[in-house]
Amino acid sequence: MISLKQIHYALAVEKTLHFKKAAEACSVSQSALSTALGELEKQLDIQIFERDNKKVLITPTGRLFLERAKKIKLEVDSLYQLNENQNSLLSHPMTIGVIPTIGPYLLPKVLPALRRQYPDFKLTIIEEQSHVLVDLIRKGEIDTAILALPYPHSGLLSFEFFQEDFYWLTRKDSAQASLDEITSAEIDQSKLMLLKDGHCLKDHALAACQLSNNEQSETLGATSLNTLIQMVAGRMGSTLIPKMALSQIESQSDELKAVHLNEPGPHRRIAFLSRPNYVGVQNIEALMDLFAKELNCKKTD
Amino acid sequence: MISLKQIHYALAVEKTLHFKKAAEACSVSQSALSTALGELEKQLDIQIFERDNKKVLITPTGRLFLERAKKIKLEVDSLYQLNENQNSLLSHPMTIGVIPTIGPYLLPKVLPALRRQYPDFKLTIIEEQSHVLVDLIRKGEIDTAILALPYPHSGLLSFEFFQEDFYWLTRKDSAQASLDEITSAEIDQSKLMLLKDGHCLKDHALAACQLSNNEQSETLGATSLNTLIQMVAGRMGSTLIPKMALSQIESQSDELKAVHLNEPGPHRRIAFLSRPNYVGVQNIEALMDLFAKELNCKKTD
DNA sequence: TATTGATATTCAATAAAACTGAACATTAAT
DNA sequence: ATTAATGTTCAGTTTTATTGAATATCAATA
Repeated sequence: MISLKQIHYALAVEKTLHFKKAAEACSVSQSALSTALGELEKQLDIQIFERDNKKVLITPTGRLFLERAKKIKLEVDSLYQLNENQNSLLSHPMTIGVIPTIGPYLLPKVLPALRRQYPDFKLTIIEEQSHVLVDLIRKGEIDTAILALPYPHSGLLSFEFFQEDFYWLTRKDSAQASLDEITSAEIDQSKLMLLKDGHCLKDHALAACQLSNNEQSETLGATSLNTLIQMVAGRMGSTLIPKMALSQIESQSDELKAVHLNEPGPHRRIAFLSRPNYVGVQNIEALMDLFAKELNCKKTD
Repeated sequence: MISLKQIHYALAVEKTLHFKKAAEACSVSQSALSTALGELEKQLDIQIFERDNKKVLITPTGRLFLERAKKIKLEVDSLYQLNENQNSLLSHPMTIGVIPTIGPYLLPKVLPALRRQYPDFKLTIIEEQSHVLVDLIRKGEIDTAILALPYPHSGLLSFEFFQEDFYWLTRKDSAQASLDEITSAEIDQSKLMLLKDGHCLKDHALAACQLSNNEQSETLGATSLNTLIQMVAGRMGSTLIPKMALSQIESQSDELKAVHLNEPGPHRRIAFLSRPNYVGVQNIEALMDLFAKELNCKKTD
C-alpha cells in the first residue's frame, strides 16, 4: 500500500526538481527520500521522475500522478479542519426523545428560544415512554432523551435540570376544591385516576402518595394526561398532574381546580439521559442550560 | 501525519461497526487497529466512532470524516491504474526535434502514416541544428531528435533507422551532367557550394569527399538546402544534396541533374537520439519502425 | 587526462513505528 | 455470580523507515 509520505516526498521533488533539496524540505535524508520514491514507483509500476546525476525531469505519467497526488494531499489536509465544526455548539443535527407527560408541556416553552439562539440547529423529536427511550439511547438511535426521574437508567449519564411537584386535580364543585394543599391521606383513592401502566407519571404519582400499584382503584388507566383532565371535567374522578401541565387547564379554570399535593417532594425530577461515551455531551449541557433558563423565566408561581 | 492505513482501518470499522471484524478484514490484530484509530482521532482532534463494549456508533463528525476518507481512498486506488496508460504506445504527447536537412524531406513521407496509425498521438516538431537539438535533449526540453550521424552525442542513446548517399547537383547544361556517377576528384571544388557552418550536412558532405573544412571555396555558405538548389539553378555553381532531397528537384528536372557521388558510403546515417533514462524509449522505437517502413515503401530507386 | 563537484543509488546498521498477544476493564445477558 | 463479547493498554517483538557511508556516474574544469 502506498503511503501519504511517499506522495508528500514526490510533491516535494516536483517543487524542487532536486532530490537533495526535496529531502531537506521534508526533513529527511536524501537516501530515505530516494528509496521511498523508488518504492512508490515500483508499487504503482510507473516512472514518475526521469533522473540522472544532473537533473530531474517529470515524465508524462509522472505529471498525471502528481496532479492527482496534489489533489489527494489537499483533501487529506482538509481533514485536519474537521474539528472546527465539531467543537462548535449544536452544529450537528440531533434526535432527542421525550416522554408524553413532558413533551407537550415543556417543549412549547423552550423551543422558540432554541430556534432563536440556534437557528441552524436541526432537531428531531420523538415521543415515547421512558423504557423505549432508554432503549433507543442505549442502541444509539437517539442522542439523548428527556424523562422524569427516578427511573432506572444504569450505565447512562443523567443531567437533571428541573424538578416539580404534583397537583391534585378536581372539579371546582367538589368538596375539597377550596383547599390550598392536600395530602394523599385526604384524597379519595377510589376516585383517583392515573395513566395506564408504562407511563412513569403513574409510578411517580403513586410514589408521591406512598402507594403501591395494586392499591389503586382505576384498573383501565388513561392513555394521555389530556384524557385524564377531560375525565376529571367529566366528573369521573380526580387525578394528579405535574405542575408543568397546569397551563393546560387554564382554559377550563371555571370547572377545574388544582390543589398542591402536600407530600415530601419534589415529586419528579426532569433530566436528560445519554450514553456515557456520547460525543455531544456539550450539546446536551447547552440544551439543558437553555431549558433551565427558559423554564425559570416563565415560571408561573 | 495521518496515514492511508489509518483511513483504511476507519473505513473497515465503518463497514462492520465492529473493531474485531474490521481488524480481521484488515488482517491485523484488533489492538493494532484500535491503537491506530485512537491515534487517528487524536491527530485530527475529532471523535470518529463512539464505542463501548457492546457497540460502535459513528459520530456526526465521524460521518463527515468517513465520507471524505472514502473519496480519498477511491482516488488513491485509482493511482494504481496509471500504469495502464503509460504502457500503451504513443499515448502521451511528445516533442521531437529534427534538423533542417532532414525535416522537410523526411516528415512529409512519414507523418501521414503516423496520423493514420496513431490518430490521437500529439506530436510537436521543432527544427534546429544538431548542436541545439543535442542540447535540448540533454536538458529534457524535447523527448528525442532526428539527426544525421556521425555527430558527437556522448551520453545519449542513438537509434539508427535509415542511411543514404549524397548526390552531386548541377545544371543539365554543364559538362558533367551526363555522368551516372561522379567522384569527389572529378568535382570542381571551386564551384562547390555548401551550407554555412553549423549544418552537419556540410560536414558530412566534406567528409564524404574526404575534404576538410578550409579546403572549400565557398566562404559564405547558404542557409538552407533549398537556397542551395536555387543557386545551382542560377548557375552559381554545384552542390551536394542527400538522396531524400531529390524529390525537391523533380519539378526542375529540365534544368537540373543529380549525379550519385561515388565515394564510400553511406554518406550519412539518420538516427533518433534520446537520453538513456528517457521513459518513452518504446515510443521512439515505434516511431522508428514506422518511419523505416514508410521510407522503404516509398523508396524511389 | 585527471580532478572536482554535484548528483542519485545502494547497503549495513540503527532508529522508529507498527504490531502482537496477553492481561485488563467493562458491561449485558444468563 | 458467571459468562461472553467487546474495546483498551502495555511490554516485547517484528517490521519498516531512516541514516550515514560507500559507490557510481557524469559534466565541468584544471
